[in-house]
Amino acid sequence: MRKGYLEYCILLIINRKPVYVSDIINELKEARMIVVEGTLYPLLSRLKNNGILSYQWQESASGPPRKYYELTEKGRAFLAELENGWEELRAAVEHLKR
Amino acid sequence: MRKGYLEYCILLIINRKPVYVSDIINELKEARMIVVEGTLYPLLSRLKNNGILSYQWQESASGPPRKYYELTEKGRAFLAELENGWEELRAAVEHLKR
DNA sequence: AAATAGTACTTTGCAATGCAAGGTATTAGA
DNA sequence: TCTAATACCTTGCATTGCAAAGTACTATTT
Repeated sequence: MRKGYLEYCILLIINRKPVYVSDIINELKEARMIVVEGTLYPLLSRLKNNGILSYQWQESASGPPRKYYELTEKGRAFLAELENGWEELRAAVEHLKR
Repeated sequence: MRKGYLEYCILLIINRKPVYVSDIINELKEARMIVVEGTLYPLLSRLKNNGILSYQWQESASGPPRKYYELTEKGRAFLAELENGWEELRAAVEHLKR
């Protein structure tokens, strides 16, 4: 399945509360989107380097420490843009379908 | 901005009636999607080579002849698949937004 | 009829996205 | 101390979309 707008979906998830990669994959799975690690890590790194995300290391009771990501100020603004883009695409498809 | 699902939008347009590239660009413009020739021609060629589309040359009153594209049987089946994919993505985004 | 302008189709090269596959490092538990 | 599990990271590839430049045909103007 073609994902497109994966970035948007991931930011929607992170926007709710800080999460690490496994959390993200599980939430996507609940929404019936299958995404793998090899897709997420580079994407998260890119967003972090662009100042959209920040992270904090956090201990785990059952394994190595985890990177918990959250949105920066800039990230919330960027999410709002993606929201617009999504609505525009949705409107376009609606328009073309009738 | 990344469009994703551009292929879907284009097949929606061609499904209504045979069109050539300029028609497609205009209809997309009406739906507020800006797409250029350099994107469309390779996409249409690919779809034609995959048996999704066929075309017929048609004279023009005001210039060189045009390639009018239409969906094949296989193309209509493929469009139905894309329809599913789109609905799945829409459902996923809905799910993640609440 | 020759030159010009306009329309239509095509190709090439690049950047971004997503995936598969394989690799490294830390921790818990036997 | 060794093994299994968890977590993070990297490399190489296929696909998608765009910019830019190029080719070919038609109509119009001179």
